[in-house]
Amino acid sequence: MVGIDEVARAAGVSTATVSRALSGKHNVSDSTRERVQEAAQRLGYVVSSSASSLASGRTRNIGVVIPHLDRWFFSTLLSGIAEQVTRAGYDITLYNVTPDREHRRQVFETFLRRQRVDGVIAVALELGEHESKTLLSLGMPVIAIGGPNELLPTLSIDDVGLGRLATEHLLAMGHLDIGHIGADPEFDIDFHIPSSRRHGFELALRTSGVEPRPELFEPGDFTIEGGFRAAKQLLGRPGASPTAIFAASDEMAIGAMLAARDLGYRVPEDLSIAGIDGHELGRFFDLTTVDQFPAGQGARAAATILHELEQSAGSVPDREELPYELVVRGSTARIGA
Amino acid sequence: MVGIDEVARAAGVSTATVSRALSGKHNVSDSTRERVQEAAQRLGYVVSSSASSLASGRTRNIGVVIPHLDRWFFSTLLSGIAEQVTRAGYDITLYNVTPDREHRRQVFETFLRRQRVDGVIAVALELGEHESKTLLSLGMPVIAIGGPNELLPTLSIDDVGLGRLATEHLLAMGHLDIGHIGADPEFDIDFHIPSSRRHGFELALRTSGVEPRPELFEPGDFTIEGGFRAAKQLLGRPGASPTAIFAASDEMAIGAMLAARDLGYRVPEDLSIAGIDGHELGRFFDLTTVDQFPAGQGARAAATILHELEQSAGSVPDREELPYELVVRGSTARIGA
DNA sequence: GTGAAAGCGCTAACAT
DNA sequence: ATGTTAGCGCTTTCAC
Repeated sequence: MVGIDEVARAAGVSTATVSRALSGKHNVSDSTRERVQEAAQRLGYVVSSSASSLASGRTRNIGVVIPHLDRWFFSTLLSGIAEQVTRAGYDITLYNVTPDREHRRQVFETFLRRQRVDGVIAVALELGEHESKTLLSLGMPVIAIGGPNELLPTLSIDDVGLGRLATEHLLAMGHLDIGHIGADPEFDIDFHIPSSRRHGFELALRTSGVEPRPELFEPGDFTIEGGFRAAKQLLGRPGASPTAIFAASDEMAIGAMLAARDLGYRVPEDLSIAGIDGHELGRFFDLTTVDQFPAGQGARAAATILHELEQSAGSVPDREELPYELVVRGSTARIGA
Repeated sequence: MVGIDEVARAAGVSTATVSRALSGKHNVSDSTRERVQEAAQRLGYVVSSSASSLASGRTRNIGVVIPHLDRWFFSTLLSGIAEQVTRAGYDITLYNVTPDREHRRQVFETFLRRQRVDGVIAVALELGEHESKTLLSLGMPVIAIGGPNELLPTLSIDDVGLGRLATEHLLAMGHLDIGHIGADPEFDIDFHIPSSRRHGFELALRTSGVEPRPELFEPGDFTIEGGFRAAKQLLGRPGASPTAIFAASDEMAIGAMLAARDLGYRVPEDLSIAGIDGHELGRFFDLTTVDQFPAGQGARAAATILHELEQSAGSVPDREELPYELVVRGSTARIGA
């Protein structure tokens, strides 16, 4: 492994100058810089990140704490983060927290504190007070995407608003008997997003003078299969007979579309269906949805963290709201259309 | 940030002993180790990874080079890697290579050479000779998952065999007019897996004395939507009339099922459909597939790398074959059934 | 603009 | 079993 002194020797300068030249500092003459770069290039020199980090205190590495890697929403979001971060020449270190409490504790208490990263993005994690404080005490920029968090700078999405918007769309189409496929209460212990969406749903209904009916709710697990099962329950239940279904995720909405078709419902003639997310399959299934731009969420979080990192000055990031947008496609229509 | 000497002072030992005690070396008495651990715990001490790496030459970090994060196959595989690696107390650093050649070059020439990782897993990358040699010259364990590679230790899957197995299943069901949805030749420039599958398909056909017909092939882009479009083409083409379709991925196979249904075909009565991958949706769509256990591929690669890392001795990993398995479900049946 | 030299916070020989 | 000490390969004052 060729080191900095070899480059220094080759370029006829000191190691200090090599360091400055290569890291783009300004106190280097153009000619020297060129000579150094040429030498480094020729020798195949690349700085050792551990040595550089130890000396400088900066790692050029962002930690991403994420609960799932194999779900569309999360991997899309991660993809958005990766693109930004990479573009800035930073690496990403992944901390995949699982339901295993002990492992999760380790991530917060040990892994993140090893000084391996300059900043942390915590994705869609319901962070307890203790965990939030641990993150804060890291002494580095931290940003949480998702659920509201009193303690941390947050990029949050208005899940109540998301649920309300989808529901208002259905109401505007004349639907009054609207079914909802949402979170299993059990699922919700550690993850409040779904119940916020349900809350938005009920809010919209009540605002229109419609009382939510318990028999029009069915829990699902946020997969296509779960949506399929939930929709069959909902549609099959005597006395329920919704004219529209709002599912708390696009994957469940797609499952619901397939279930409806299976049962002989035409979508949207007999049944309107709307989801939430902006899933890539939504276009294919012609699904009306409220897009929350997951890749954009990741990109934005990354940009924010990177900005703080470059600012050396402790900027004030705080709470920002993420955008969302109703995308009306063919799965919803006026009642009786 | 509390350092090792603070812990040493608190525990009344030298820093060397703290280092040994905390990293589980054997030359420490139980009582000392306990005292050290207690002190570290109490002071909230966590070793600095850069300092530790610089001194020891080990980072406890695995680099994963991967072309997509937001495709099911890749994120599932990554998930498999993450689980193993995390369990062993290693971190993962992600290198998401994009089609951008310049960026890709950077990953190989710079990022991976920064000594940030102890080993590298390269996922489903068609690595050129130069890139392969760069990886080799890193002086650390490297393993490639996917396409065969002459130069690198590889966990490879027999894509020809995969294609043949799926096709043989259809042949065994009595089908002779089998359509194939495979890779766009353009897609294939940098990624030979799909054409290997096609090769297996044609091999199986010829072995059974059936000559492949060009009009029974249609390219697809490995998405549900792409499979849908391809199947419509295939099924609509005058004179083609396949009784079965083999798609080179489950996502395309699912698209094909939806297309078939759309066109009024009953699956499997009028048309059998088989895919490849073992996609999670396969169960839901009752799709016959050749499962290649992507999460298992990741786990196995990770285990191999970790094993080499612990072995200090330069073991001989080399070429290993990954398992695959035909999973017969409801989307295929005997012809005329 | 450039160089000398003092660390950054650990680990690993080598002693004891 | 434990302590002493010399680095690991850089970055960053501080001089010039």
